[in-house]
Amino acid sequence: MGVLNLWQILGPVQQHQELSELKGQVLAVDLSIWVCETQCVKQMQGIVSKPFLRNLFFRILHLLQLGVHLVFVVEGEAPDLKKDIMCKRQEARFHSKPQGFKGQGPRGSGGKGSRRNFNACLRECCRMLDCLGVPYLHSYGEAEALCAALDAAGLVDGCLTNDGDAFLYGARTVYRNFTMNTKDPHVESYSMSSIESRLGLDRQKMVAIALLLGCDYLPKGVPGVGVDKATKLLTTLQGYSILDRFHKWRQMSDGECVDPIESLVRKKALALPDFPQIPVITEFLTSKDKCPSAIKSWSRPQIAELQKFALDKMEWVVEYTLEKVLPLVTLWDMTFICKQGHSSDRLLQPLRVVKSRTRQGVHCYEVEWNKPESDTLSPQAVYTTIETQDLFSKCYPELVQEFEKLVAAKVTKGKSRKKKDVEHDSAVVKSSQNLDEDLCEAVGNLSLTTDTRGSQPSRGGSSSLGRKVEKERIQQENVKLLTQQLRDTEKEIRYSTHDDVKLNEQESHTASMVKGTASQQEGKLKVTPEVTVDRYNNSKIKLPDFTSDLSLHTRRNTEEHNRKAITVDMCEKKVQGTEKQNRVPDINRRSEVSTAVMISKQDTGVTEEECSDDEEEQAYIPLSQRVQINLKVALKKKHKASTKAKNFSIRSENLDVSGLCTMLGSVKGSQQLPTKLAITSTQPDQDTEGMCDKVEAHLPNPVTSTSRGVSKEQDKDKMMSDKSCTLGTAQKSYPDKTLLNVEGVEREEC
DNA sequence: GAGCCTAGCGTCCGGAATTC
DNA sequence: ACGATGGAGCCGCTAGGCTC
DNA sequence: GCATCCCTAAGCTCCATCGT
DNA sequence: GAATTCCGGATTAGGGATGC
Repeated sequence: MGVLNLWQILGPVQQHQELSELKGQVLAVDLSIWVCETQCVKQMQGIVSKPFLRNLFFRILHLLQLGVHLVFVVEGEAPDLKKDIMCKRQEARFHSKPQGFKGQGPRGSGGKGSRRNFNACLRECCRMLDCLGVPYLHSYGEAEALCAALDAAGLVDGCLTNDGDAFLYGARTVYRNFTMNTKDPHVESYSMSSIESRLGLDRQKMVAIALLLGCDYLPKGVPGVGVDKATKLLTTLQGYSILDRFHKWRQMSDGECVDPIESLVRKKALALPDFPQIPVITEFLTSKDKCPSAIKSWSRPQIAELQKFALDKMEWVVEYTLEKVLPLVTLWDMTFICKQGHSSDRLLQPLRVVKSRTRQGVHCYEVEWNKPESDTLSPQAVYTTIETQDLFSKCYPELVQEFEKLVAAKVTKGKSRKKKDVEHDSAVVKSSQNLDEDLCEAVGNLSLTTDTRGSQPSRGGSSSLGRKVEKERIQQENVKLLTQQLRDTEKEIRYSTHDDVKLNEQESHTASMVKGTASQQEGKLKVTPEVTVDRYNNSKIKLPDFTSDLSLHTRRNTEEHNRKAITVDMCEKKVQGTEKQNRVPDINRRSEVSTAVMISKQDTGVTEEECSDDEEEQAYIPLSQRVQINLKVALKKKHKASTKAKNFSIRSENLDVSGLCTMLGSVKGSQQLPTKLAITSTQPDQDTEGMCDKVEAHLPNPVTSTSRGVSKEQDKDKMMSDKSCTLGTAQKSYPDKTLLNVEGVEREEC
């Protein structure tokens, strides 16, 4: 229970702290609190034989894996002052326990019977701690008193207890309401320094609060004095030694009170014959525990012992126990290697890295370990665990190297096959190399460009402000430059299209339209590195008959690569806890790596040449995500008189220049010019208005395109002008209007 | 309270809400 | 023989219901 | 056979199959 | 006020059903 309403008073200084933030800290844990907490869970009562052991095990497992060092404190004999309240508490603790519960004492007996059972629970916990190698101490009296003493002595960084008494016993930091809830694993933390600075309360004042409001030793406190009166009194008596003042109250006259509130509380307090209760004050301010000179460190978990214990007490099969404890053992072993700088025979020996994995954004390895000969219980031939790459690489660099080599060999194998093709292809010539260079340049540009959506600059300290501003300036200039280049390119393509290609009326109807030229979003930076091959006659890329007079414009949006790097970056920062303002980016939101391809008609005398792959390795940008570019080509088919749209899908693994050429090559059989050519990508068009105008100028029908970022009202207006919505959307909103096809093909009236 | 098991999702974008 | 394609299996994460 | 409408999915990787 | 997260809506392609 602790001090009545103390947590309410301390509420303003409460801090919500994720468990991961406790990494590296040494915490003194009040074991009794955890045991009591679990015993009260109704769902387990009568079903689970030793719920406290189960939860204790998982809590320890979790905290140790987070890198939190633990020392448990087991309570000893309760102070005489507390006997009464303890009887009541024990009664409440075991009151609702149904029959059949193994740890149940004589119901309603209170006192010794329940206490004995509780102590038995604590002893079982200690056995488990022994198996896990986690240190523990026995306190003389209250566990929180020893926790506080350890904290005060600087042997631990905080006390993990729900009991506010810890502060009265001298604790500097208290963590309470520990939860491993998957959605929000956290503790609430309170530090004495913020209590002193923000609330003006010190240890003595908190003892005073205990006397006034009530605590374990004085359940009722001073009748008629609540939180309000108590805090007002403390404010009034700011500057006085509050406990001394309480002592003086009996000798003082009412007129000596500094304030009516003091007078009121004094009257009520003096109604109690023993106020201020000296034994209570002494209990809080005088430590009976003797602190050790140092805290024992975590020892290596004993697998076999734990397996036996878990089987005996919790009925866990040995395989299950092993599976649970193994990560702890490997963690201990690797920590040992890091500390000592060498391995040892008694540690587990890793066999190999199976694969790399990602767990909660942390890069890991799946590792196979040699099963020690001593393990005669587990049926499996090897142990398998998931280890963080960071730690494992430090301890076993040679195995990591071996693994990386294997991975690299796999990649090379794939590449070499590609390279072989290139060598085989005698038509690899200059323009392809030009393209390679362009691609390389584009890749190089990535470091200077950014997508603010995925990587909004952090609010770093003032030292990074200048760099940040400068970086933004460069980014903005990049945007301007690249946008201008893009526009110029677009202009060039468009003009060449209409100048050089003779189309009949039908063909004009279905002339090329290109979507997906987004490059800038108002108010936000969005830079897309681009590679252009704008003169086919300089290129050696093979295009099929109908595309023989096309120029090729390729842009790659590799923001995904940037974003991944940023995500890792941010995660690291978060772990370090240096950038509290920086939240981890939404790692679930995966951006699409997209490639926009623009093809326009251009007058060239093209000879047929084989399309080539990129010789330079860098020119081949493997894209890890599937992207579909749909090349819709309506062409007069060889065997069919009618026109038909044909979709070509390119998957990311093939998404290089070669792949594109092959794709185009797949319609090589066609002898006819296409009547319609439209290439779309998933890249949204942010500047559709201008494009629509340009295309529309050459088409009899208005062209629709997609526009984002407009309000519904604006959208309606746009719909009315058939310019900025998709057909489907517009149809839904205006079923009675005549609408035109998105791609310039006339549609029936709806 | 915490873990286990199973099933299901996996596009992007913009604006509102939240947090700092 | 090689590349494109489709599909099965897997991965990482989340949520909900159930179990320990 | 083709156009239209409506509904749904939207991850990656490896491998077998098929077509060229 | 800026950064970040969340959620609803939009987009696109593709497949199936339906009708002409």
